[in-house]
Amino acid sequence: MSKLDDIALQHVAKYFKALAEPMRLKVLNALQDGEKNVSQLTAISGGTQANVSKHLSLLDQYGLVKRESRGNCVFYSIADPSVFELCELVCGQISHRLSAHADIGKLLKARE
Amino acid sequence: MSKLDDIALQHVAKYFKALAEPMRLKVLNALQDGEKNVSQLTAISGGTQANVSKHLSLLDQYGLVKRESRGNCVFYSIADPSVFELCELVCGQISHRLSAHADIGKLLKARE
DNA sequence: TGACTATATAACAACATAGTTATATAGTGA
DNA sequence: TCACTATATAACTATGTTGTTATATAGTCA
Repeated sequence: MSKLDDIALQHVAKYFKALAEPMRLKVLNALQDGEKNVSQLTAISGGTQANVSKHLSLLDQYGLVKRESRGNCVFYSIADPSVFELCELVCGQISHRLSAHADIGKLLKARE
Repeated sequence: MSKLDDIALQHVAKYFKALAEPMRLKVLNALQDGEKNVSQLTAISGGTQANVSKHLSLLDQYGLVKRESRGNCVFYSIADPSVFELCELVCGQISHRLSAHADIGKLLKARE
């Protein structure tokens, strides 16, 4: 059991790790209202094409997005919308934690 | 808006990052049935005392566990049980993704 | 106080990751 | 085929992270 559980934990940890990057979250967020190609995602995210492409590749590898070539472009879309439930849960926890302290503004500034 | 959103994304990413470690997930899992002190968590997780202590410190810093010194020991407990909802959601997505492929066993072996 | 137990931390090595620039690959249309 | 656009990848740097060992800190009990 412990061996299998370790493997399961590794999978779960990897999944969380895929979500543990602001740029990737931004990309996923941009995909929330439908598929977009790499150029669009590059523009929206403000990153470089190479970097966005790398993140998309990782998200695809972890099964978070779907990839579809059409003509000259590659369109990405959310593979499983329940990923946004995760984000909402986390946002809820964070805002709860922040409001537990008195001054949200200060904490937002003291990010990191 | 984009500036604030970036800060929010950083917070969310940090939260996910706290969960993106097998050892930390193991510790959280061990706390699911109640508080435990560092020695107990060290024994359960199979890690070294120093390493477990460091992970606990990080989990505490991110607000995932609560810390309480009692006598000679320090007891940790889950700060917000909804963290397990996150894990269950992720487990569901992973098992769904695994079963999408035919051979779960192979994928489990080809972890990483 | 002194010996003991429990926890935290510092310093370090090994490794992973994000982002950059430059380049490769592949589709399109003349 | 050639020029062009879109995407992916390689090589690299800088930075962050994990785990280790050794040590510091603090509580307990004789």
